[in-house]
Amino acid sequence: MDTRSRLDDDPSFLLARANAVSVQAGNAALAAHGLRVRSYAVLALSAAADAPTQRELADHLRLDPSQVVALVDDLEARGLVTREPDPSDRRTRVVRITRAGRPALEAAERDLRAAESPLHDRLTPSQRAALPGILRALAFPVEP
Amino acid sequence: MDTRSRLDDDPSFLLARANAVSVQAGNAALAAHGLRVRSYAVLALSAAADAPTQRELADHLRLDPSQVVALVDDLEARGLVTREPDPSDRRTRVVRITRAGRPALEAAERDLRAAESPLHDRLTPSQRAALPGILRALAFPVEP
DNA sequence: GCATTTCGTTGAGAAAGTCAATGATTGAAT
DNA sequence: ATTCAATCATTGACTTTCTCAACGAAATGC
Repeated sequence: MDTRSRLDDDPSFLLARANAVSVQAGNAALAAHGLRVRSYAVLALSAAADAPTQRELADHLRLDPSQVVALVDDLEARGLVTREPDPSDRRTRVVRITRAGRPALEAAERDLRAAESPLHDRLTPSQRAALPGILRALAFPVEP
Repeated sequence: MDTRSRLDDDPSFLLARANAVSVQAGNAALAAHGLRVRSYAVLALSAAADAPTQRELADHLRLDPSQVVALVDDLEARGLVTREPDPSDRRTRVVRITRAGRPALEAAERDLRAAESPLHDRLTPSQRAALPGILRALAFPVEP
């Protein structure tokens, strides 16, 4: 019969396990900054030139809007982001990184990259080059 | 500044989002079989020629042993797998798929593949060929 | 104007992840 | 041989994450 499990050839299973490895390493690296991969992602997106609304954060991170509320609550309470009213649409709240949030983001980013690189070092250069394109196709199935 | 977020170039974020897409599609496809991606993975591994112990399931799926207990409890209650004693080590319990479990696994596998294929169809042939090797390197950082 | 939709928020519950402790059993070290 | 430490499955508690329904405020469509 099959001595090796078919599951080991299933991209979805491999994807899930690779993500579990990545998330665990990421959370460990971010713990020193009081962040997790989720809150880090929100903080990173809020640093964009055109700051996102909570709805845009939810869509981009594939989170429920109620999850974004909790994440922004936490970051706002720590002074890392602000909720700004949008003059053009008073329903929405724009989440923007604060002056204090920037250095926190950069420090977290450094530690995060340091934790990720040993994982990616196991890839060949061509694999490393192909990875982002592949993942983008899988992560955004219907054109963001 | 950067009009496009740096997060969109972060393989870890893309991995997380791609996994979220995959898990959601997988769970939707498996719902008709009363399974989720987790329980499906346990069922699939228990179909191997040499049935795994619960510890081996936990290691392979990167789950806490207590999670495996609950998953096997459920599958066993539904008659899809059995817990067999291992004569060579009476501490361990070997999880083996049952005669009733096999057709259930195969039916679930068909629906799961059908749900995954449209996602993978977005990849070029060379990307599709490269994906398993890349994910294996990321999913098993220290040689399974 | 009026109905419908969207946004953020609250709240509740299911699913998943994490950790400590325990009894039974094994393997190792004398 | 007998103790000692380690392993396995299990239970239980706790946190985090996911999912869904409802609601007030505001925008959009007609």
